[in-house]
Amino acid sequence: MGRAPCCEKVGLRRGRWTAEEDAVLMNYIKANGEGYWRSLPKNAGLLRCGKSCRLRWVNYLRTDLKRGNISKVEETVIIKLHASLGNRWSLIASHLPGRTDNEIKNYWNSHLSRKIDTFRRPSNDEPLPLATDLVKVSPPKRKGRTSRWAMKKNKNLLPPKRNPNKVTNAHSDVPLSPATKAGAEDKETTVRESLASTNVGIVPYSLGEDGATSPSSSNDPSNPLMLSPSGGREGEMILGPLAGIDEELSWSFDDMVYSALPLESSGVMDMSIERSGDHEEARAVGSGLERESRITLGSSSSTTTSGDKDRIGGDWFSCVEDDSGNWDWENQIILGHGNDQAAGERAGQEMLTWLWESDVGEWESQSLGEVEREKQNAMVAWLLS
DNA sequence: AAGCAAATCAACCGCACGCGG
DNA sequence: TCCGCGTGCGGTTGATTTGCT
Repeated sequence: MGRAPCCEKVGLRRGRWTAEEDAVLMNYIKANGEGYWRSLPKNAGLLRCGKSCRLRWVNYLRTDLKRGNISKVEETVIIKLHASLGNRWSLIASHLPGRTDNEIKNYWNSHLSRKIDTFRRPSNDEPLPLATDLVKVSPPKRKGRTSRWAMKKNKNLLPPKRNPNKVTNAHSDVPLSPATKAGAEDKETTVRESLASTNVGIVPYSLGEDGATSPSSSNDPSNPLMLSPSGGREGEMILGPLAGIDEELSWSFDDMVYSALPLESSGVMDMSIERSGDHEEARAVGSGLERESRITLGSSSSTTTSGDKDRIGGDWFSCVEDDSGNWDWENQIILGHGNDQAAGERAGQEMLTWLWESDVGEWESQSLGEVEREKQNAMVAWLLS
C-alpha cells in the first residue's frame, strides 16, 4: 500500500495565492499559531492543502521575512555556507535572518551556481585561471528581467519589516571554514594563486629574497603568486594580515576556496604538493602553528575523506573529480580547533550572530570605516581560528 | 509594437525523518 | 519493532515578467 497523499487534491485550489487567501491564512495563524498544517486549511476555511499553507506562510507571509535583493554580504555567507554544507538550504537559511531556504535555493540556482561554474576547473588544456581572471569573471550577462523585487517595486506591495527581535537560529553544525581547493598540476608545478582581496581580508603576501614581506598585487595578472614545494623560501607564500582591502565586497570562488587554508596573521605557510596514484595532495602548514590542513584532490575512487581525527588541530578538506573534469567539493571537514570542537563551534556561532545583529546593509554601503574593519578583522579572526 | 528568449521565483511534488501509539 | 501521521526539506516546474531583436 502506498503512502497516502498529504492532502486530497480534488476540489483544492492550486497555483498562486490570492490576497484574500493570504489574509485568511495570516489571520488564522495570528489567532491560532503555527502548526497542525493538515487540519489548518479546513479550520481556516481555505481550499488549500496543508503543505501549501505551510509553504505560503514560511516563504511569504511570515512577518520576519527580509525582502529585497540579496546583498553582497549575504551572498558571501551563502557561498561560504554552501561550500561547507552543500545544498542544505534550510540550514543555510538559518544563518540568514529573514531569508528562507526557498529564496536562498532560488538565488543559488539563478545567480551563484553560474558564477561558481565559471570558476570550475578548466579543461586539461587550459591553464588554471589567475586571480584577476576570476575576479573579473562575471556570470553570463543577463538578457532577461531584473530581480523580482525590482519588478514589484511599482506594485502595491509593502515589504514586511524585519523583526529585530528575531533570534537567529544558529545551528551547531556550522559555520565551518569553506571547502578548500588548491590547484596543483604536479609536484614540480607552480600553483597559480588566485587569492584576491575579499571582504574577509585575506591578503596574499610575497616573501622577498631579503626575507621581507610585501603584499602581492592580486591585480597583476603577470605576477601570480608562486607556491614552492615545501621547504622552498623564494616565492614562498605568506598570508598576511589585513591590508589593502578592496572596498568592493567581492568573493570569488577561489577566494572561498583559499580562505580555508590555515591562515595565520603573522605566520608563514608552507605548502607542499604531492602526487600519489591518482590523487594529489596539497599540504599547508603554518609555521608555529599546531595545525595542519590537507587538501586532497583526486578521483572519487581515491579521494581521502577519512581524515585523521587524532591529529591535533587538523582540518581536512577533500573533493572529487567527476567524469566531466569538474571538482566537486565535498564537506569532509573535521573541525579542528585544537581538541575543543565545541569552542570552535561556539566561536563560529558568535561570529555570525554578531555580524547579523548589525545592519548589514549599512556595512555594505559604507566605505571602509572602523566598524567595517573591525568586523572584517573579526571575521578573519574567526576564519583563522 | 510584437515576438522571442531568458531570468526569476512562487509553488508543487515526493521523499525522509521524527514521534507516538 | 512496526506502522501511520505530521512535518520539513530539497529538487523541480511553470507562470510571470522583462529586455532584446
